[in-house]
Order: sequence, then structure tokens, then C-alpha cells
Amino acid sequence: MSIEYTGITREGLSKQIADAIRTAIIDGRLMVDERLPSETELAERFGVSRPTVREALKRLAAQNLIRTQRGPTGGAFVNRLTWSEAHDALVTTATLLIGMNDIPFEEAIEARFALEAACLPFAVERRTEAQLETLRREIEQQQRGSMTDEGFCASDLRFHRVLVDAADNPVLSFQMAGVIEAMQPLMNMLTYRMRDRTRIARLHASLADALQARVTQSALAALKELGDYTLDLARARREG
Amino acid sequence: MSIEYTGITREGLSKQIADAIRTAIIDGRLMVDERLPSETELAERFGVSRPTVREALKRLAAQNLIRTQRGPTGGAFVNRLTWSEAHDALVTTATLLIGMNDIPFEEAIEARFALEAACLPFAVERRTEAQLETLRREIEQQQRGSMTDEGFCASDLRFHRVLVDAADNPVLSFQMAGVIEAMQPLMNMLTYRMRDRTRIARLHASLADALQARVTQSALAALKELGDYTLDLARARREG
DNA sequence: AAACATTATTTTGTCTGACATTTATTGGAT
DNA sequence: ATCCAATAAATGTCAGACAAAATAATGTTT
Repeated sequence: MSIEYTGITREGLSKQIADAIRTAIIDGRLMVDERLPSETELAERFGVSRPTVREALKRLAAQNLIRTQRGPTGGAFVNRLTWSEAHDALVTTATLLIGMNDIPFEEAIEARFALEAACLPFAVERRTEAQLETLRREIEQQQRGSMTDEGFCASDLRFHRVLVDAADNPVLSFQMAGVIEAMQPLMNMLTYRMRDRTRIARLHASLADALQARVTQSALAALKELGDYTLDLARARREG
Repeated sequence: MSIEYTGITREGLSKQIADAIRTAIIDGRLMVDERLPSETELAERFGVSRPTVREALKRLAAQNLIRTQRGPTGGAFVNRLTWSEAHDALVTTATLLIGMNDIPFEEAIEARFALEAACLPFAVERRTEAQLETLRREIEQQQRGSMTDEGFCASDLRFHRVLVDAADNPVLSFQMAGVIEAMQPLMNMLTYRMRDRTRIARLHASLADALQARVTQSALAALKELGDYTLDLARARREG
């Protein structure tokens, strides 16, 4: 690891060190599962104390870039970023972003249904029987009137997640997770009347039918109607 | 013996503290710009030492969740997550994810063009004259033969970023940044011959024309051709 | 000789205490 | 009243020490 640190001391030593190591990882100078020098060695090499090095390492650990292990064979290792970890990070970021910047409902809903529509053709083509069954199960739950609003939204979320996963493209699933899951708090703010729920469940059923028959046009039409209806609900909430 | 902490003490004190504070922020118990207790006070409240608290705070700072300021009125403040910061975080995560998990070209390209197509109808409807001009400028650059491969890819990236921004939906722009920018290293691996470049530039011109005339179908057709062609290049590279 | 228990060692995790640095406030001098 | 310096409060950094964990080496027992 050949890292120079001729930078300015104006931005915090631990941050500089963290950035140096992160850049080394992104550029590929540090490979996955490679072991970094021990904390004391890093401290010597950068000319700082061990706590400073540790703060830098914690920053990287917070981004899932490294993992640490104790013991003689321990140390800090470059972490292979898994889909699951990246997923969590994206959802956290997107949730905070939406929660802190009061996005208009319309924008968020527009983005979500537009992107979901992009997944739909692949889902129609590649959906499995198991995924169809999961969709049917969720629809059945949504038709029961005994659910709370949160429960209904949670089922809705699971439904759409299966829809996206049916496209069988990890990159798509990863990207979509951000929009869909981060919007759950927003969706929870919509209070669904009984009539709304039955209509939504019926549209979900249309979607599942289209997927089963592998007819892209019908699926897109059902999703569009669902998006428009959600928009209506959001607008009604704003005015009401 | 002191009181047990709720949860497993097996996961590192600083991580537990960081998680506790992060949850408080996400749940809204800590508002934006609110000041956290001082490090010494946090240390007392959690029953740990100051360095441990500091490591926890650094983890949160690494996620742009808090910012710190020195001085009497200083301390740690809940940070308003900006689009720019969230954008950078997403690009970093997506870049690492793609770089470390050797995604098949086909999957990445499929996802990218599918999502971009989802933005296109909005872009056709909402594009401004200034954006059209930017597109034309990039096309002109791409037609010049004097560019390096990296320069060509960079121009391509700028072209598509403008395309996405033309949809005028921050949520869409945010999501798309991940796919498009994180794929640049992949795209840089494609070596474009002169013939490829002219064809790509021509397709870009078709796209710009369709945006100018506000004809969605033509724009979608041009983008689809571009996607298919990129797929061909990727396949050729794999076999060559 | 082989299996098991024990000790040693290396590395991270945490604590204590101190000093340096930054910055708003406050009090005094002009 | 204005400007400037001392003050205080907070983070940033450092040093040394000990605790805890996990592997490797060692010794003991069967």
C-alpha cells in the first residue's frame, strides 16, 4: 500500500486517511479480502496516533468497505460489498433523503411507477411460478379487511418487490429497492378506505393475470392505472 | 456489576452507539440541525469513554448523517442530507458493487437502458432549449475524431446525464445517477472504433431530434437501437 | 504417537488523562 | 461606541495502558 499524504491538514486527519484508503480500494490498489497493515503500523506510516487511525477505519467500516477481526491473524480486511449491504445502504440513504427534503408526492410517485414500468417487460418474460404464487398470496391478504393500514402497505411493498425481482436482473432490483422501499413512509401516510383497498387489490390481480398470461401490454396498462390511482389518492390527501 | 445493555454486547460498543443515534435520526427523534449532546456528555450517558463515542460519531459522519463543528457553539449536528451528498454516496456504492461483483455486461446494460427509457417520455415533454443545446454540443464533440476513448466515454456520460435531468424529476435523476455513472468504468473498457463512434453519434443525434420535435416514439426507438448496439459491442468484446 | 488442554502472542477494543486547536463570547482598553 | 485580547467550551489529536479475542505453539495425558 503506497499512499502519500501530502494533503492539507485543514480537513481532519482521520478524514484524510479514510479518503486515502477508500480511494485505494476504489482504484483497485487494495484488492478484496486483502489485509491492511495493523493499526499501529498504519499509525506509524501516516505519522499519526493509533486513535486517529482507528477513527479513519471506523469511517470505512461504516460504509461496509472494510471489516475487522481480532486475533493474531486478524486486522482490517477489504470487504466484498454484497448486494444486501449495498441494498441496505441505498435504502437508508434514500429514506433519509425523502424524509428530510419533503419531496412532493407527485414527483416520488411518478418516478416510482415509471421505473417499475421499465421492469415490467422483463418480469412478464421471466417470472416464475413461485413468484406468481407469492403475488396471489399477497393479493389475498390485501382483500381481507382485517389489516391495519401499515399491514396493507407492507403487503403492497412485498407485492411490488416480487414484481421487480421477477425481472431477474440484480442491477434492476438494487436500483428499484431505493425508490420502492424508501417510499414506504410516504405511502403509510395515505389512509386507504375500504373502497380504495379493493380497487388496488383488483389492479394487483390484473397485474398478476397479465404476468401469468405473459401479456406485456395488459401488465403495463394495469400498472399505469395503479399509478394514476395512487396519484389521485395523494392529491386527495393534500387537498383534504 | 453494572446494568446490562439491551441487545448483544457482541458487536462493538461504538457500533451500537452509532446505530442507536442513527435510528433516532431516521425515526425523527432528532431533527435536522439539532445539536447532539457533547462528546463527554454522550460518553457519560452511554457509560463509555470519549474515544468510543468519537468512533461512533465518525461512523455517522462517514454517512453524512452528522457534521461536527468546533468551538463553544460547536458540537455534532444532524445533517440535512443534500441531493449532492446522496448522489455521491450512491455512485460510490454502485461503483464498488459493480467493480467487486463482476456483473455481466449484458445485465448492466439491460438495466441501464431500460431505466433510461423510463425517463425518456418525461424528457420529451419537459426538455428545455438549453438542454437541447447541451446535447448538440456533446454530439459535435463526439463526431470529432480527436478524442481519446476516455474523452468519448466522458462525453457520452454527460450526454445521458442531461437526457435524464431533462425529465425534471429529482428522484429520477438521483436513481439514474447510480446506474449511469457507476457504469462508466465498464463502458471505458469498450474500445470504440471510428465506425462505432460515428454510429453512436448519429443515434445521439436522432435522440436529440426526437426530443426537439417532442416525438416520444422516435426517441424510444433511437434509444433502443443504441442499447442494442451497445450490447453488440459488449458481446463482441467478450468473444474477441 | 496422537489427542487434548494450556499457555503465549498478536491484534483489535476500550479506557484514562492530557494537550492542541478552533471559535463564540466577554470584558477591557482606546 | 468600537476594536482587540483573554476566556471558555467544544472538538481534534496524542500517549500509554489494559482487556478481550483468536490463533499458534507448547506441554501433558492417554
